Amino acid sequence: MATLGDLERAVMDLLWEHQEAITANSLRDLLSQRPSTEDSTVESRPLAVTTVLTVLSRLEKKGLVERERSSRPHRYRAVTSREDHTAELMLEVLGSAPDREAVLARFIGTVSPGEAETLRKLLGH
Amino acid sequence: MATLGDLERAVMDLLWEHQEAITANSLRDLLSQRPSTEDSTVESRPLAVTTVLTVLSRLEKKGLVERERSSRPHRYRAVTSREDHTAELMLEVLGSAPDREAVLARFIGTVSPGEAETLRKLLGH
DNA sequence: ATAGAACTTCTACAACAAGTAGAAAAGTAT
DNA sequence: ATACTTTTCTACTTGTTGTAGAAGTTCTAT
Repeated sequence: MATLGDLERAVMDLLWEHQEAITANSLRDLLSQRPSTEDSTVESRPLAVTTVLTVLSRLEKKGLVERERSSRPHRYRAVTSREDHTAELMLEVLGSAPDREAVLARFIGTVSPGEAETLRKLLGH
Repeated sequence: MATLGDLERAVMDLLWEHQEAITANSLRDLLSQRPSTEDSTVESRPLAVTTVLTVLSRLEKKGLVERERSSRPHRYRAVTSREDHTAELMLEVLGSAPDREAVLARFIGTVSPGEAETLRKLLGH
């Protein structure tokens, strides 16, 4: 399902950081501060607003973003939190295969001790 | 990184089912039995072997497949097990964000009771 | 050793996703 | 009404994937 491109991802990251819905113009400004590829040598021209709007439309079509059409410069917000979205993606990757448990075993083996501790608590011993 | 197309995925699934390395021809045969979209009405022409070879080359480039160039019809095998691959993908999705624990919390909330039990055991006492 | 078969590599094209943005249309404010 | 802002439409470019023919290479059987 939802595999995001670099710009789409950058936009989602900004939306996730913002509790309130924000406009395409604000997003463009925020994006121009946040250099895409951490390449300090080049100061690239900021994106056109239409570019941001196109991306937002696509994200809306994908169900990741919704917009307030009521407020005049439309305002956009993420539909789900980053955590929920990531967790959903992980589930999607995990899938409904018969080897789910084996996958989980491998997965668990890689989390940090601190996280393992957290998980243990969450699972309620 | 590795987002696979439908055919690439189908090929990987077959390779994962096979312990031994197999040829492109065998794969083509297996693929023609396994209908891609479960659409029983249409009996589509089997793929050309070159198609399978192209896909295998791409999977090789992605590091998911390796081939025995020694045996004459080259034989292909998956580099990692499906479980390992899936677990890696999950980790990739989880990423190195600061909200990893929050994501894990959401994630854990969705696994089945049986799986939760398994996880509990895996995490130790 | 050689012709034909089998196999691999090269090249190519169509379809689609994603980055990018101008042109045109629609809404707003004075 | 008119100038300005915002949104939608349309479009081009690049990269990925499905698809496979053409060309090149390597066997194999005689």
